[in-house]
This record gives sequence, structure tokens and C-alpha cells, in this order.
Amino acid sequence: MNNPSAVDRILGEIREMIAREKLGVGDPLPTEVEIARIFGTSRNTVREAISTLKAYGIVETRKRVGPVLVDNRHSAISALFAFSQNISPEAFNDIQGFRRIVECGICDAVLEKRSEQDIQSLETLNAEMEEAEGVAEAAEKDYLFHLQIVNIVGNSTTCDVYRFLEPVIRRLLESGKSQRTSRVDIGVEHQGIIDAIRERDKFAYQYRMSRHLKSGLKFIS
Amino acid sequence: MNNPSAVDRILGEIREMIAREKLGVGDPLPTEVEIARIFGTSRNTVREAISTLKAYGIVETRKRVGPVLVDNRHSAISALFAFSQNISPEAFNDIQGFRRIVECGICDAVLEKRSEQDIQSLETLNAEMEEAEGVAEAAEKDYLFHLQIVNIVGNSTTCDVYRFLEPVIRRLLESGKSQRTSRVDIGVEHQGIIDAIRERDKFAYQYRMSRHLKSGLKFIS
DNA sequence: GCCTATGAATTGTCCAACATAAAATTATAT
DNA sequence: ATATAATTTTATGTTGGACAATTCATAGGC
Repeated sequence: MNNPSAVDRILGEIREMIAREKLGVGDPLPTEVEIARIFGTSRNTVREAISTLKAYGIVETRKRVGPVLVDNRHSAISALFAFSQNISPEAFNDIQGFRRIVECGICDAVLEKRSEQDIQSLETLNAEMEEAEGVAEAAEKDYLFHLQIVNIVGNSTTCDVYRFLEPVIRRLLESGKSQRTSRVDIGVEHQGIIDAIRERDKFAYQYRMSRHLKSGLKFIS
Repeated sequence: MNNPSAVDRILGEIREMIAREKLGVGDPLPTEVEIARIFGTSRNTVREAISTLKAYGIVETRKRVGPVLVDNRHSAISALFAFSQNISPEAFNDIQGFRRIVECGICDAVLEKRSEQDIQSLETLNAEMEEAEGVAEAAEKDYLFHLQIVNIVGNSTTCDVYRFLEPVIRRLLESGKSQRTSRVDIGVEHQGIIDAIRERDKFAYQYRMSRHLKSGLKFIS
């Protein structure tokens, strides 16, 4: 840029400071007024720079303590994706395809790591989905059901990807449920998946999950 | 949250406004004072919210015009990861685990849809990786190699997710390559994967891909 | 030694003002 | 009449100051 703003300048200064002093997660930054004094600017300018860093998930501010270095970049990315709302209808197919890749791909890990508690949670979520009042609530429970399965694996990147695709998936589920006459069908499919997980039946899991993710498809378009 | 800050509230309001009025890239937002007036807050609070949106790459501000919706999310993410110094072993495991889920999960589709041209591209990229000058260029070719495999499937969500994770993966690859003595090892592993794709050998593909994604791990920490 | 009250420090929010840049408008010259 | 230059307008960029809210630390009481 020809004319870097003061905020950008301060951003660079803070970045250099972090590198120079080899600060890492958990380390505190100087207070806002300190930073303003050190770099010769105003507190508001520093605050805008810190807003940016908070948006990046790199710092967190704590009252009476000041800015602290953290690493919430993954959740920052998911917050970022919450703004994408224009989902083209043809992308629905892709998304279900992606989900099939992931949810069938984690099969081995799910069957290995699943605990009784996980299965309990799944049963509960499925029951809540069937008894849900409106379409939106049912879609939420449906999403949480699948997120719970992904959670069993404990891979946080996968969880993050799922979380930032949440608005997309939710929308897809809602549009599916509004056209499907009964929620019971989905409940039965979910139950079949739960059974497969309980019995650690790999082929049943993959078959039922794959079918389940495909089944909503005919209601779209 | 127990106590959502005013800035967070305004962020939500702006997001709702964007959704409600179906605003897209290129559309202007109300001016700062307007937004402050509409939602009953101060200009500084609005500015901090807009700082956040700028960090997300979702808005840009132009003098005499005001905030405008854009889509620089990709570069926003690059800026975000410019702060990451070193990659922790957990993060490495995490991301490679995700890649294994995806790249092994797409096996069937890859073997089914791969064309001679795809295999040619893979060969070329692998050769370029081996002959690359620096670590950065080698990492780029490595990334493109894997992206090309994902591309064969033609699922755009999966491609998006991969493009989205590009800075992370690239960084991870760079840090792997800087410690690995020779790039030839990777080239051989890639070649094995190419062969499996050419021969449509499912088990070879899964075995080699899984091994390949795990192999970098010993160079981290 | 533990608990409580007080005080201090820092972020969070607001206000008001001026600087700066760029678009819009008007004036001017050819 | 049109192109160009000067002016005005308008929105962001930056600064300083003020007060509220919160929370950590400390001192004092039991």
C-alpha cells in the first residue's frame, strides 16, 4: 500500500514484537495504553488492531489482565464461514458427497473409540429429533447427531470443518425435512447407524450411513 | 455467552442485515454513523465490529463511500496464518488425520473417475516437486499434487475445503520438507500412489496414501 | 490460616473533535 | 459545448478524554 493506515502499522508492530520476544500461546501482551504509548498512537487505534487480532483468533482480552496470546484460529475460521449464506442448489449434492466421504471415512476410528456414553448421546439426540417441534429444531438435532459421530473420533480439524460447514448443512437438512412427510424415517435410519456403532459392525455402518446421506437427496432439487 | 459485548451484538446485527437484505459482493453497507444510529450504539463500537469484518475479508472500507461487501476470505486466512510460528505435533497429527480421512475416503471415486490426463498431471507435478528449487516451491507442488487427486472426484465442497486449508497444509508441508534430507523419498511415495491410481488398485491406494500422510510425522517435534 | 472487604488496574463503551481522502459538484477556460 | 480545474461535501481515519464494569491483588478481621 502507498499509505498504510495507523492500524495496519500497529498490527505490524505487534506482530514484530511477538516474533522478537518469541511470545507464544498464554503469554500476555502489554496493555492497550502501554502499546499505544510504545508505538506512539492512540488507544482507539490499538483497540482496532487488537480487534483484528481477536478476529484472527490470535489474542483474547481479559479484563484487568490485558491482551493474551491464544490460538483459536480454527474457531475464527468457522466464524468467518458463518457469513457465507448463498448456497447454490447444485452445491447440495456436493455437500452430501463430502459428508459421505467424511462420515464413512471415519468409520474405523468411530467403531474403535465409541464409548457407551457416546451411544447414549446419540440415542438422546435421535429421540429429541423425532420429538422436535418445528423443522428448524429437528434439523438442529439432526446436525448435532452427525456432529456427535464426528466428535467421537476426536480429530479437531474434522470437527472444525464440520462446525464451519454448520450453516450450510443445517440449511440443507431443513430443506430436506420440510419436504419429507415424516421424521420417523430419519429416526429409523439414525437408529440403524447407532446399532451398527454399538455392534462395531463396519459394513453395516458404511452401508447405512451411505444410504442415509443419499436418501435426503431425492427431496432436493 | 453470559455477557455478549456490544461489539458482538453489532456483529450479529450486521450479519442479520446482510442476510435479510440479501446483500452480496459489491453491495454497500450503511455508513458507520448510520449503523450506529440504527442499532443504537456508538461509532467506535461499530468501527471495532467492522474491523473484525475486515479481518475476515468480508468487507472493505472506502473513503467517501463507506463499507462495501467483498470476498477476500482467502487472503484473510493467509494473513491469519502469517502469525503461526511453528506447528505443534498435535496440530500436525490433527490435520494429517483429516487429510487421511478425505484422501483415503475418496478412493473409490478417484479410481473410478481418473482419466489418463489426470495421471499425466500427477506425474508432471511430482516431477516438478522433485526438481523444485527451494522448500517453498517443493511444498507448493506437493500441495498441488494432493489437490489434483481431490480434484479428480469433482466434488466442489471437498475442493473448497482443501483450498481453504491451503495455507495450513502448505505450511505443514514446508516444515516437513525443511527437515527431511531428501525430496526423493516423497517423490517415490507419490509415484506409488500414482501407480495405484493407474492400476485402480484400491488397497494399494489406501495403504500407500495412509502411509504417506503419516510419514511426515517423524520429522516434526 | 482463611475469609471478606476494599482498592486498583484494565478492558469496554461512549462522546466529541479534527484530519484526510475521494467522490460529487461547480466554476472556468478553450 | 466540452474538457479541465477548483471547490464542496461526505465518510472514513485518528486522537484524546471520560466513565462504567469487571476482576485481580492486597490488607484487614475473624
